[in-house]
Amino acid sequence: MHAVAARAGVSKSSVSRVINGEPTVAPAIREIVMAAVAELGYVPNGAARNLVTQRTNTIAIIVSDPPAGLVSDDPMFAMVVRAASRELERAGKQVSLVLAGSDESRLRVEQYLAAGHVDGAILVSMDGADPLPAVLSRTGLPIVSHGRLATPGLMPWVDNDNHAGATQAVQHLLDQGRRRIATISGPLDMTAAQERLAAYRDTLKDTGRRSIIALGDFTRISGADAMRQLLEDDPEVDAVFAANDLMAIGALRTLREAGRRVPDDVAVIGFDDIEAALYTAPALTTIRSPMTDQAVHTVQLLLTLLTTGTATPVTLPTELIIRESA
Amino acid sequence: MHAVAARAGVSKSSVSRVINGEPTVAPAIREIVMAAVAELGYVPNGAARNLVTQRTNTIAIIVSDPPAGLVSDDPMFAMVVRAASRELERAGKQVSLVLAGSDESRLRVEQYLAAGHVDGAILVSMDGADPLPAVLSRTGLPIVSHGRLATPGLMPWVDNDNHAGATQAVQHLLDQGRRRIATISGPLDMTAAQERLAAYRDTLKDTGRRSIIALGDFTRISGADAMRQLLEDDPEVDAVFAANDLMAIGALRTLREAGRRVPDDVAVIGFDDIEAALYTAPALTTIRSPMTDQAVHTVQLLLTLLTTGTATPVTLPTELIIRESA
DNA sequence: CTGAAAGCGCTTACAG
DNA sequence: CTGAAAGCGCTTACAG
Repeated sequence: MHAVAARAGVSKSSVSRVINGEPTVAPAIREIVMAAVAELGYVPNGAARNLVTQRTNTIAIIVSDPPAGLVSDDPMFAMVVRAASRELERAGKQVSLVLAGSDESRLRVEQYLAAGHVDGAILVSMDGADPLPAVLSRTGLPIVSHGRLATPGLMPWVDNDNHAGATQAVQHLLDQGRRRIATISGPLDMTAAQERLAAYRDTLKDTGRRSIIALGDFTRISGADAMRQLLEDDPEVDAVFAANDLMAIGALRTLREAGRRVPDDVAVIGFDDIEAALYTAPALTTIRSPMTDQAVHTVQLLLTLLTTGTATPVTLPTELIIRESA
Repeated sequence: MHAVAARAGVSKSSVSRVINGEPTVAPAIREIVMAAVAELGYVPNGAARNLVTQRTNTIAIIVSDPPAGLVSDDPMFAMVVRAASRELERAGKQVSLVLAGSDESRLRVEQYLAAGHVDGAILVSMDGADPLPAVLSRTGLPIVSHGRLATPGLMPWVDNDNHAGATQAVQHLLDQGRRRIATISGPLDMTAAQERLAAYRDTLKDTGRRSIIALGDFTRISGADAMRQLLEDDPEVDAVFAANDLMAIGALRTLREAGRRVPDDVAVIGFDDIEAALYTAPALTTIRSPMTDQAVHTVQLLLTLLTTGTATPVTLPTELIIRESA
């Protein structure tokens, strides 16, 4: 910067003003400074800027993923990170990706935010037992959650309407005349899994049917295992609502191995509408949750929070996608 | 920091020394400073540190993804980002995720690196036409590529042995006595696609068979389309080597729709061994590329480059995984 | 082993 | 509209 100022024959103040596009600078000076910047290939030092402005133009995307890597194996993870990155980029923000699974990494994340490395943060897929949201909300930084948190009031969030979506799914199975409708639930410390399971129960209860529940953890393998157990518990089961597509894919494999035809013997419906749902055999009927929209809304919620200091939760609608499996 | 020094009754120099764990500090002073830090909940400001040390402890993961999002829809993307993040975290580095697709974003990335925001960078899935590697290597920062670059000599890289892997795949089809072996290639501006195609050609040539090639872009849908074209071009085709699993999954769908049995009528083999390969019907025979290992090696290559100033390319072996489809 | 001082590279009132 | 000066919050020779 010193070199640029010398080259242009002006003060560093003027160089700074030109670079930051301040209107109060004479066109002649602007020209000569721009020329010097171009010639010298000058790029302002980020750390110095951050220090003096007390802002970093960086947003953290914090993914709470256990060591086993449950979350980040999910295509939802990639979609959310990608969509959020895009949207943040459009807003001129840099993205700092932070994986937080273990206890040490939680402390590390806390320190990272406290050190002022970012202007705000987006929390992705926190389970209800995770202490991170509470800890981070105490930093006073603007933070929003992608997905509703178990503890209310900590921060604004964006989520899809899990209850409505799951209701659509189960209702579709009922409409088909299915008699014994089971569900494969997600991990119950996650609000999405809780809400989808509650909707399943509520919808069945109205028809006098009993609930048939197996527990999964949102992975393919857990869906396959849960389906095996379901078949054992009730060989007459003729429909399954899996709380996400990955588990539905696992369930399809088990049904194939067990010689059950889908949808003839057993109807299967998932949740999320990931791309893979189009490529199963038979193609998966599912509930579309607007993931990309959700990520976009999450970013916008954060930007609102950053500028206005307040923001209210957002719930997005779901849609039933009928394919071959139910 | 000022407050901590005052509280502890020592100079800021001593506070700094304690925080940075320098050995040359009296135990008594260390104690009292630690206490003050704890009481005040002090966390050093990152920007100030970065400014004075000229280091950021941050590594950029730069993903070159066209606006359509080809790369980031691939489960490989998530695996690489996750494995690299983990490894970087273990080394005490922060991760800055940068998506670079368009021309403007390329400029933005260049400026970002030039501004000194990161100590080094990892480039992921660059296609051969991408000018980014050349541009970035001119910054003089330590940069490594995950995947061999089309332009040699720009920077060290880590890749799996694409030629050997593809040879294994085609050889397996030959061993089965397949007569008309086609391939679905990836986009030819990517070195991985080039190498896999070259191996396919080389291996077939030795047996006097002719090549039957359709072009895809590493997505499921392109695999489905390519398979359709292959069937049209040569209805007698009895085996297909898809250059990645996603395209193989697409091909399976087309074959099912066309009423061809796999592997009876047509054998299908993929490349990558993503988790989804275990859940196709029939389960996908494929070549395992050690993705996680590769990411780990990429990070270690960068760390080597950072500390020693030099590093040499790494090639990792592949493995044939036989399942049901071939 | 400790402290006073300089300085990292910017931005921003302030005076002109 | 422009420049000199102060200051952002740290680290690091340097002297003691």
